[in-house]
Amino acid sequence: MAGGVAELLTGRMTEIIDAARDLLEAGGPEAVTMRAIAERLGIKAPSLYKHFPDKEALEAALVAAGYVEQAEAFAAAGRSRNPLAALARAYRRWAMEHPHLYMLMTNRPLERDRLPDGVEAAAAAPIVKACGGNPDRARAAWAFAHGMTSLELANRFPPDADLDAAWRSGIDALQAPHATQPRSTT
Amino acid sequence: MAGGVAELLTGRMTEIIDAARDLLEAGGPEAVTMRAIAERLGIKAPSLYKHFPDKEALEAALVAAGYVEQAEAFAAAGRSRNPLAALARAYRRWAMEHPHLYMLMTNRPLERDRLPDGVEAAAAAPIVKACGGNPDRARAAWAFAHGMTSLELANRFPPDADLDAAWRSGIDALQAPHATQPRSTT
DNA sequence: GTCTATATTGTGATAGAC
DNA sequence: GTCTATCACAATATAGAC
Repeated sequence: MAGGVAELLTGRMTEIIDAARDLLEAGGPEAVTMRAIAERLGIKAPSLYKHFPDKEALEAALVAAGYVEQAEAFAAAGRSRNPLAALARAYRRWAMEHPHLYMLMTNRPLERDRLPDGVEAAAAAPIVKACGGNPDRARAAWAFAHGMTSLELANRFPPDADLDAAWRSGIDALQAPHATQPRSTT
Repeated sequence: MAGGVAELLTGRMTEIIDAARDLLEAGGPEAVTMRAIAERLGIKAPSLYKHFPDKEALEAALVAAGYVEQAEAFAAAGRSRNPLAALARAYRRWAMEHPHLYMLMTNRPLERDRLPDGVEAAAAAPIVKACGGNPDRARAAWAFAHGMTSLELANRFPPDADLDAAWRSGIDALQAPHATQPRSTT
């Protein structure tokens, strides 16, 4: 997809996306129906098709908006004094504030064609930088953050687990100085 | 849920679960309909309700079977010479062999009531042991493995990413000797 | 334990008037 | 850009015969 995202959306389109987003966070993915979106805007479902060709396009715009927003939050955290810890906090916080959108963004295959150019790289850049430019370590750190977040949202940790301590443990390990090409015994 | 799982299932029930599982892996969650399950067994959909009260119960049994199987794979890996690396391999492999079931097991809130007793603990035990008994580090390692797996299954890594290297990087960091947590003086 | 027949509900989407 | 009216379809689930 070429260009940014804001200049491609009419005001009505952003209203529709916002309505879909409210429904998503309030009632999960199955609450996001064309009827419900329309009702929330005080119109009828068929009118939505004047703004989006189909539901898939609407969902893609929803996910894209999430990525843009997330990238902004990460960029701010990346300018902190302890970038990796700040990024971890920002990552977790953003997901907890938009749990269903986070799940929608991460749990299904990413359709890169429908994402504005550069957004994916913009979200990743602060993490790579915080990992000293090592892309493998950056992916490991990203996976750790996503794993913690995803398992927390899915209620997979036991009720008495100290998640703050688990986050600290992982961050401590991942930001420890590491050799250039460590080989693990396979 | 009390007791194991096998002794609670009639032969016909396991046939139904197997059919559901085949459909799941072949076509994703939306391919698992009562009609499709029945058709695969050569019967009609309403007959399924003689074996399971509703679709939710059938899905719960499907997920439970996955956990039992996963726990067995992890137990075997935990007996290896390098348990953490072996567990990582076993974790990734199991998920890649049953991607949709893995997603079904991890991406929705876990209903512990419908899971056989001890299965969750059985799957976790080898990881805790491989982390020297530190539960925070074990949760971090689990989150890392789940994050890598989930992001890979969702096609979220760039096409040129070296995932083996990312796995190594994370495992190396997480199994490095770590100081006692700042808060615990024991 | 399986069948036929059907109820009920909900979905995305289109046609065409205004 | 919105409406009314409607299509086409698929889903879970139940009733009752055999």
